[in-house]
Amino acid sequence: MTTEVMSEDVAEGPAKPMRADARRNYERLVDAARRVFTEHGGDASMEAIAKEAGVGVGTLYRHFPKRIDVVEAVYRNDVDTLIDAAERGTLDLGPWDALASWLRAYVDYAQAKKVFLNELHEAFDKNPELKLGSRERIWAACGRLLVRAQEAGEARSDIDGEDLMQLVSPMCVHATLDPAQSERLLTMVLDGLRPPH
Amino acid sequence: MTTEVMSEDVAEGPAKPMRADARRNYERLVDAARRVFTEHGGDASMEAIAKEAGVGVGTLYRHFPKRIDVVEAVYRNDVDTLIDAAERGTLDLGPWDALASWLRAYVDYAQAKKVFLNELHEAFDKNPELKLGSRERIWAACGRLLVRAQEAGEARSDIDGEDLMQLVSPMCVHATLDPAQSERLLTMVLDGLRPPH
Amino acid sequence: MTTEVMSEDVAEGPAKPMRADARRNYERLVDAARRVFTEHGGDASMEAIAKEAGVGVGTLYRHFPKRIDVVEAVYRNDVDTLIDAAERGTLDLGPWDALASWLRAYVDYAQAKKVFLNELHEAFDKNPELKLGSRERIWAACGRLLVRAQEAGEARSDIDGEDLMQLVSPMCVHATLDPAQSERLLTMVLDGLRPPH
Amino acid sequence: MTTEVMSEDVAEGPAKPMRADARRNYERLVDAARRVFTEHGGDASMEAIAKEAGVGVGTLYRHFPKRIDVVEAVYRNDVDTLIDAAERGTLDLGPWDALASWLRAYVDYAQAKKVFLNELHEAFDKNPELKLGSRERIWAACGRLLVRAQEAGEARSDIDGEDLMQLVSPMCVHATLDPAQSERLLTMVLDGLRPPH
DNA sequence: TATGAATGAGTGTTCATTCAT
DNA sequence: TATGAATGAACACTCATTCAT
Repeated sequence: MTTEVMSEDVAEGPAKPMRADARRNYERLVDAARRVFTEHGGDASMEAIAKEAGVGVGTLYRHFPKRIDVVEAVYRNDVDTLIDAAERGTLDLGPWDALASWLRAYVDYAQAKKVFLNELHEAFDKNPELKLGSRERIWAACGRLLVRAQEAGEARSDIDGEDLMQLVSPMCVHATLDPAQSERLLTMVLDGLRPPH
Repeated sequence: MTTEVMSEDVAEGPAKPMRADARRNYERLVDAARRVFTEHGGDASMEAIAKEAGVGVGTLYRHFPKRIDVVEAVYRNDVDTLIDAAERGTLDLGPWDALASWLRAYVDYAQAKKVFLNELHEAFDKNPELKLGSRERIWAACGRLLVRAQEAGEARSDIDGEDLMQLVSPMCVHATLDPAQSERLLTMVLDGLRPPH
Repeated sequence: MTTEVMSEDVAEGPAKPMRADARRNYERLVDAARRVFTEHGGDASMEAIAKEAGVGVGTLYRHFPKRIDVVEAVYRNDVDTLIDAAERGTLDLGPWDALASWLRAYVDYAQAKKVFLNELHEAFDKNPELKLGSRERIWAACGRLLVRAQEAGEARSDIDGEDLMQLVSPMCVHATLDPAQSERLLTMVLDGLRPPH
Repeated sequence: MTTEVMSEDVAEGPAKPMRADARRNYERLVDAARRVFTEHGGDASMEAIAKEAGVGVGTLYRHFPKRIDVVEAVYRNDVDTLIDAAERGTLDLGPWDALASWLRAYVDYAQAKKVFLNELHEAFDKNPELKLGSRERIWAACGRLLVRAQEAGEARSDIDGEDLMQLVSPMCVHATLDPAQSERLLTMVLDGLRPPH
């Protein structure tokens, strides 16, 4: 499990484990923010987010001193979820299905990012590690799934996780991508990924 | 020439062809807006745009009653310029060079769009024709250049304009694209576009 | 007449003379701000000032981009008024009366300053000229009135304007000064200022 | 010893003399508040004060239900310290030195008041006794020291404690007083206080 | 009892839009 | 007609105060 509330505390230490109500609100806020961003765009107001979470703005600000911190938290949480999905897939599914279903999850993740791209760039500028680290984690997760499929003889071997991501990622960022189309494209990619013959 | 100031008047008719000074102001405003968007992002203020154009806000509002209209005008103007470039290329360059140079222009156009993607989506929502019509015009322009190159035997024939655009367009939207990288990718695409042998 | 709306434009030049309505509002705002500061203290809100002036906050901000600029404008205006009073007194009153009445005006001015002392210090920090320049102008005005009285043989000669200000000014800043008391003290000072015999 | 924690309980009675740890916290809070006011101005936040004292805001509010109560406590404590200094001086120093050193302490006290003058006025408004009572206590302390010096023949006799305070106090409130200058002025006052011849 | 999380009214400030000049 | 002054809703953010833990 990678999902770790306040995962930005890289060097964890004792760090007094958030009070129960605070943690509940933290999660509630991240979820609310994602919903509001999705619904009203990445420039939604702090008030709107707090209201969606059913708390006062003050609470929102206690957890996220600056607006950009909310964006970062939503993004981190999305990435965590994606990585978790890869690990859960490894446990529950066969090598090929795990890879295929994770790629679908990735497409959703990438689509979700688009609604607050502007804000995300700001967050990246402020904290370059966020971008680099996340990309690396995602590529690694993809790599693990791919290698597993390759070792099972279910995926062609002349490609690695980074190549695959370089192919799928830009495809997702395409502004005018509807779900049906992305599914068609993904299917094509998956077909191409089968070992020859 | 496709450039048509105030081209949103779909049903053209006589439509009084705008006084010379008014037209000059209109163009000045669109150019200023593009500059300001590029420099300060898609959420630049109306004041900033008016100041850049050297006029009062009032004048800006005479031409564009709502902020979103400025965004739309800049976008339309970008598209017009792109279409014009295709037509000019047909006159001045050989079939292959015209295609290649237009694709480079397309990359620039696509990059420029990114700074006001949010605003553009709004404009698309408000006026779906804008999106569809522009896409169609661009695909058509691409198609004409491609067919011409194919008929001259300078491009492979198993691809059409829409395919080519579907390939190049997502590539451009990719967030982390620097000019050198986009040039490398474009070169690769152009190589792949040559007829086999 | 020293009172000059927007007197901070030291190098005047043509500088396009404020539109009539704008100038009216400028003066209205400075007066309103003084009233509100007097009534509610130096930390009164911008909304309160705008409302007192009968305009929207936006208007207040057009004239004074930062809160501190309001404080500065009120102060500059107070100083201007004080200097004007000195000049008017010279025209209308005998040497001694002019001096005495101006000192009374000074006491009022100093008392008025006290309600926004904190804010004024901020303004001084930001713009040291404000403090130095104002002090100099006041001392000079005092000096002119004193010299005139001395030349008329109505004031003792072993004191100059700066001395007099150094005496009266701290007296005024005293936190717990009520009008009656300040009048008693000022009378004492004036008595001491008469030429011996 | 005049220092009386929670001295606002004018009618003392039994009044349960506060548990040792509570009293320790109380003092800690007052000291912290003074430090924070000095450092960050009289409008420092309650959070800042609590943090400086190393306690939670809750604790701060247990002792001081309203923000203004903190201001009042700091002020009362300052006055108490000043009165104590007078009494300690009487025990440890000769009549003249006790007076001189206490006046220096008074200057420090007065300077300290300036950082939260606004807040203090509020406290005075809410509780006029605070102002009057404190002034009286200070004048009395000054009077006792002065009388002792006069009886020892070390100070002129045509002046009383109130006169002396009326002279020194305004001098201190003067906004632009640096320590060196205040020392010069105080020296002058002390010289003038020596008996003639 | 001490803590610090939650609250929400209030602040300074911005900016799309309207309207007097 | 062009100008830029006026408007006020909206925003990010703060902080005194209350209340669950």
